[in-house]
Amino acid sequence: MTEESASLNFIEQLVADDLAAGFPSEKLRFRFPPEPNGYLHIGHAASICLNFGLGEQHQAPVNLRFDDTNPAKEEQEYVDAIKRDIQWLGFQWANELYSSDYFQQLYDWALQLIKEGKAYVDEQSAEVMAAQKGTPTTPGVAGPHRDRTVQENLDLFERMKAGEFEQGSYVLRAKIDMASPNMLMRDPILYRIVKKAHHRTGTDWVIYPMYDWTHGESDYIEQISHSLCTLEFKPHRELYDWFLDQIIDPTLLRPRQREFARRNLSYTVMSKRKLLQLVESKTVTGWDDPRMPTISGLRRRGYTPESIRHFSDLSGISKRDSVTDVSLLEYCIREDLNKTATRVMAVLDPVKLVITNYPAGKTEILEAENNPEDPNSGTHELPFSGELYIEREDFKEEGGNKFFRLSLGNEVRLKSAYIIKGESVVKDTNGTILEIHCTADLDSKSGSGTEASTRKVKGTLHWVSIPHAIKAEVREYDRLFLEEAPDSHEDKNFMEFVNPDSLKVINEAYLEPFLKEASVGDKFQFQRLGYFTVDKDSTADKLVFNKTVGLRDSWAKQNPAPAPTPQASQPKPTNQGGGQDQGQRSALNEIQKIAKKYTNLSGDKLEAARTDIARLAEEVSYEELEPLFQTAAKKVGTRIGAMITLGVLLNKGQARNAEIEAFIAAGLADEDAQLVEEAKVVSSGLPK
RNA sequence: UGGCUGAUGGUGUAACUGGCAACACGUCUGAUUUUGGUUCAGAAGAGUCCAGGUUCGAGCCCUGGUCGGCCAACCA
Repeated sequence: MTEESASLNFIEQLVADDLAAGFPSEKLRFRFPPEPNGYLHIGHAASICLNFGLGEQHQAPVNLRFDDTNPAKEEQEYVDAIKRDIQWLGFQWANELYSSDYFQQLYDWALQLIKEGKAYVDEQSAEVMAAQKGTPTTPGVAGPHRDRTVQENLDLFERMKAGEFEQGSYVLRAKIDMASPNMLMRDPILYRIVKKAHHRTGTDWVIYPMYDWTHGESDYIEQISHSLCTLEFKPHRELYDWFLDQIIDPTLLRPRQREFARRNLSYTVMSKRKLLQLVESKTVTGWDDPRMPTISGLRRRGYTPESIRHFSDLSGISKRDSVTDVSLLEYCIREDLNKTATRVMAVLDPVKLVITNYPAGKTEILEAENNPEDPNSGTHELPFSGELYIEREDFKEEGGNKFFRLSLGNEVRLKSAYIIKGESVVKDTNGTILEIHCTADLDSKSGSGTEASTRKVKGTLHWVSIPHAIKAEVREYDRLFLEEAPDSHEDKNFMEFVNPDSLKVINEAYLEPFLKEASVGDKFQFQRLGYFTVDKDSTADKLVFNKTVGLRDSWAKQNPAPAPTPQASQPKPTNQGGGQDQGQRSALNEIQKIAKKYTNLSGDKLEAARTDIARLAEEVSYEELEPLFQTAAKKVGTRIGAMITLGVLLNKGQARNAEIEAFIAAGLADEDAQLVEEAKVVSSGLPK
């Protein structure tokens, strides 16, 4: 994406600043460092687009480095999936690297640390060490092995490496500062013993380096100029720098870590641990289930790389926690597919339509536009007959004048075909409609050029010719969670919010025969319904389609479905995940907020504001209010709010005192008419 | 009783060294339309968490608060 964005995000700005300060652009180098313990998700896309985007902007190399220091969790399958996803997004890495490539170097540096008295072997239990570490508010204390001799440390570490000790029995720790306010500096672990084969180094090693010891040094080895990571690593920066200080050659480039906020999406979860739980609990069918926010899931759902990159672009990069609304993602895929997807017709919930004046047994081939947005997209053949399926919800016996579809006595256009008029219905004993009978204006054929063919009718319906239709399975998806931020509730597990109806399977949908040759990944717009893509579960004799996203539907908005899905959520009760909402703001705080703009209001809004303040004032105590009496004279709104609140308190029996009298007096003497009025009300002691 | 960090319409981001708070999504009108899609025209919605200060002028600077996030894995 080479959008010459008017303003750079703060990371891009930082790189630009470095360049401006004299950093040589040929030394710019970035990296994307996933741990191969799960699939990439839409949150990772932010980091991928950031790093690779920076690489593209500055013609700088971007390495793909697998952070594979924990054989207990990492697997080759994930390595393969990650590479596939990055390439699919359209990025090319300069080098495919692995932290495990650096195990020997890391080991050598560890030896150096030991010799310099900066690392020691500890064999206490994890619990004991944790206890010695203290808490964020209390300093830690030294363990009994902290001052072992270099010789002893060397010997023990050597034996750890040789496999003499059991898994978990010994660790190597850096000797930094057990009293540091930063917990990470309290003698962090460098190496632990893990007796499990590594996906690349096999059984060569039984000691594995920890993240902190590995990451910065790997950046240094690769001469990464800007090491970008998410906010939760901010406290690690001090350690990152400490480790670098121990081994750095000042003639080489020193990597710098910078942090940005991770991206959350509404109505889903975004941590590999939680996604793994969805997979393992069989809540979804796998990492690439179309309901998953993984890159693989989105791809299978029908998203395009362009749409995801555009989404990343629009979402931006910042330093605050946020939850991006899925509607932005949906906008991005609609925008892309609108321009590129071939238009076809499919009926998902069929009802039979018979055209009584169309010759029995006759068939004709019509011409259907492939994409009205693209004049060069051409047309395809579309068979028509006297017996069709239309969507059940496209017919009502009595439509009313806001119903632009088929009803008795009314005309609609059959897309790319004829104008028809509803005549009668055939029902079963339960009243269910079995057939709709109608007549066609046989002169109105689409594109025929006749006067009748250009007549305007109020609606257009999609349809499929029964004798020509092919059957297919269609899978419709809804959001996976019912809550906007499912993992932000302290008292509830995110699994409690799983949407039980996130998948709806239509076993027999009817499609126009043009679709017969569609292959996996092909994308179509089923006219008036949405965008659909061919799923990999399709077989030679049965197509399976995934619904990517529906078309925008202003009709549905006016007609709330009988069982509404949690679509466009109106009220937002809580929003802890975003860190946006200020939680339960105090009543006084609320008053201040309203009062601040009080003088800008008039009419109904002014009345409403006054009422709100008076209502909120019921919950305010005098002790809370008094400080507001000091409000600067020019902040009239706040003083009016305080005055109204004071009036409520006085009516509730608050005794007058010197401060109150002074505040009222000041109000009466003010030049703002509204304030004077409120002050008069209060001073008279009568409620307004 | 700690350290780090953040706060701008419903949502996500902008606002170069202080200078009329902008863009996108979403929402609502209207027009066009053989998709209740697209496109086009327009509207509503924040005075920038609160208070004090500096300044001719503060979302940006200073002080003090409030509220949120992260930090005590032999995970990354």
